Amino acid sequence: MLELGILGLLKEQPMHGYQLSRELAEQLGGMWKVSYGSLYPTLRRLERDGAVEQVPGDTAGKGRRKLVYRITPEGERLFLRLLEEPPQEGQAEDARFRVRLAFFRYLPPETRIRLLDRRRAGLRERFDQLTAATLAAADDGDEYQRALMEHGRAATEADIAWLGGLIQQERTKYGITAPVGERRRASATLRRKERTV
Amino acid sequence: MLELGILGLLKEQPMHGYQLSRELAEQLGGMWKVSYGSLYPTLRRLERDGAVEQVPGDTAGKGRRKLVYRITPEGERLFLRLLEEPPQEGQAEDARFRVRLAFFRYLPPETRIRLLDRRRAGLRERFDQLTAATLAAADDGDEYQRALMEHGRAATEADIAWLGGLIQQERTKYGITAPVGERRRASATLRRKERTV
DNA sequence: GTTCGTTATATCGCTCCGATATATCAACAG
DNA sequence: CTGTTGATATATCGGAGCGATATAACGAAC
Repeated sequence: MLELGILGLLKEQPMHGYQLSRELAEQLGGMWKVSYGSLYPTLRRLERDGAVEQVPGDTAGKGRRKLVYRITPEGERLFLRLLEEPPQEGQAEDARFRVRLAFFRYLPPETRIRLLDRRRAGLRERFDQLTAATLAAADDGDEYQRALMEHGRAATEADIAWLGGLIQQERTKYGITAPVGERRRASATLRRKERTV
Repeated sequence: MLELGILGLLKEQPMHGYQLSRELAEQLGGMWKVSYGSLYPTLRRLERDGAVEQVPGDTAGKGRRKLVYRITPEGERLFLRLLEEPPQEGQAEDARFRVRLAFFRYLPPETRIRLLDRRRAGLRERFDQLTAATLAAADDGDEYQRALMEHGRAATEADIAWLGGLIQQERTKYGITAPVGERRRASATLRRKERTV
């Protein structure tokens, strides 16, 4: 994930580590502050793999040493690969998707829609799971467990709706029609919930 | 965090590792699926530190081996310490707080309110930061960066309101009056946002 | 009876974090 | 002029958690 962020920034202009950490925090609205303990080793790794290289810069003798890196053609390929990489279940994916979104401009509209859709499908699964958990906790959970589930459920629902808006916006802008299977999908569990609660 | 979850479950009844992983996923509504690569080493660590111990159980010769653990008095103390531990900035705290909530019933109402309040203060800081980032992105960010900020901002706002509800509920239930400083707090950045947008 | 899914423990390599160390430089105070 | 502070900049350490994988015992289904 950090590789994606670094490459995405270097795609715009060469930078050094410290600058990368600030830019990353800014692009993500402060939702992710990269640790130096991740950043510098990752830069090394990317350099080792030929995805970035140091700019031979004029650092000779001058001021404070700065190791400026730039992306290589190999790095460009890696960047696109990471951007489309299949999601990997779990809460790590939430952060990953945010980083992806920050660099969505580098993808063609069809791919963007595909990724948004894939993400939405994942959230719908989580929503169903949370709905089941909410119903289960209604019986034997305590007050805070119920609050936890219901809040998670509401937040996930909001995320799904948000993605729907982004998809719609993308489609109208590029005149792409929705696939036939795409009508207002309601999960079995959701329907049950709406009926019983 | 995993330590907290394990101890919280063992507080109710002795369990073995596999059972812990299922229970944890269930109590958190599937929002957190514990990896075995974390679980078993953590159990070992807790045992080494004297926070849990194996139940000498009747596993002798019988069926499939199960290593059943129970919490010790030392573990009980650790549990309460972890439950109140100061938050540590960053997205890891989101998950931590969820785990804490799942075991909030073990805390007295005043402490619960204090922790909820502390969490809300942290989210308000993030909200201010996101508001600033939103304004900055309105100028030079692309479409998706703006969407990212605004969504993060909305989600954080919803979380803050949710916490407010929980605090209110706790106060009315136990008849605790709100401190004097506690009126509808609006941050400087929020007020600016409301005026200009 | 064998194959498959679930239960159960364990380990490996990896990513990332938080704390910390160590410099350089600018700005400002005394 | 000197000293201190704060921002810039790179680096490393130990630890937490993950995902994949190995292993094995058991139940049930075929």
